[in-house]
Amino acid sequence: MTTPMLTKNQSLVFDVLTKAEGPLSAYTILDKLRDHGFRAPLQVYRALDKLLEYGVVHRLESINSFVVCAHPNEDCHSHGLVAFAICESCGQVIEFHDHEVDHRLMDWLKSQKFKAEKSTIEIRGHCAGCAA
Amino acid sequence: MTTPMLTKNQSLVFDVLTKAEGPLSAYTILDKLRDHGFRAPLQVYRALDKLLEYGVVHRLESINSFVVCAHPNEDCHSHGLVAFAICESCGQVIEFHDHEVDHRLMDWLKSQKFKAEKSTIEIRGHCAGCAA
DNA sequence: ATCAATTGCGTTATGCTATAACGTGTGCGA
DNA sequence: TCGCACACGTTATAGCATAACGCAATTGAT
Repeated sequence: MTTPMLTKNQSLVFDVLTKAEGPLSAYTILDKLRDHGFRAPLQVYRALDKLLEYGVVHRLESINSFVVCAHPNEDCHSHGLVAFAICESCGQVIEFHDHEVDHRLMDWLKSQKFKAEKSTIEIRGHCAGCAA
Repeated sequence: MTTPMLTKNQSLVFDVLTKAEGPLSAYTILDKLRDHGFRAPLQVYRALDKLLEYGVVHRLESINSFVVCAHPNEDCHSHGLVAFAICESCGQVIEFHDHEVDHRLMDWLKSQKFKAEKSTIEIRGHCAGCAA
């Protein structure tokens, strides 16, 4: 999917996420955008839906938050499964991809005749800096 | 971890989940237990916390639901990462484990000096029966 | 040109998910 | 018997997400 021009709201949400150090919840984004006229959660969620669809933002299911894709120039929908390591101390997220894991999971799913559509791989723990 | 005797509430919640065809949300469990005296969400969540701790129940982050472990006689905490295939049509869940995926992810995390604590691997899509 | 369909937007209201904070009772070991 | 840990019950609240309405702008086919 090629990313179309972002609308005003989409840009605002995307900018907030880009400037953030780590993942943000929808309501945190909302608060950061009140000065720009945002009043309701739906304004955020609608923008996020599109950004997710375009593949420029990821949703972290285990912490109900959103983060910009770490591979700005590629299409995240194309490079298979995405995995995240989420630090529970500092909140930082490391995004990575592994074709082996990818294949292995896909093979298994195929053996079960399961048609995969969306995937979530999230590891929570402590990053190098925080584990000390 | 060996699973201690379950308390009354824990048993009730566990039974409901065991009899269910698929994953249930905490509030669905609550509704099913109103006849048994349950009145508040906390009664469910507290029981679930323990059942999760004992490893006899899994939490599905991507659908905010809970399901009994598919391997009643083993200790789910011991056989590494757990992955789930969740059918978005019928709601059924297939639980599986793969040491290769396991190792691969762990190696990567190790290379990043990331200390993993909890993991979530969930694939949503359509099962063999529903994909038709 | 016009009409219909689509898309984005704003607002209000609501529903679902999860936990905080308080108090009670019970069992058990020091 | 005192203190502690644990399960439990209740009320209240916090946090996450969407339904349903209406309006405006855009597009594109007739």
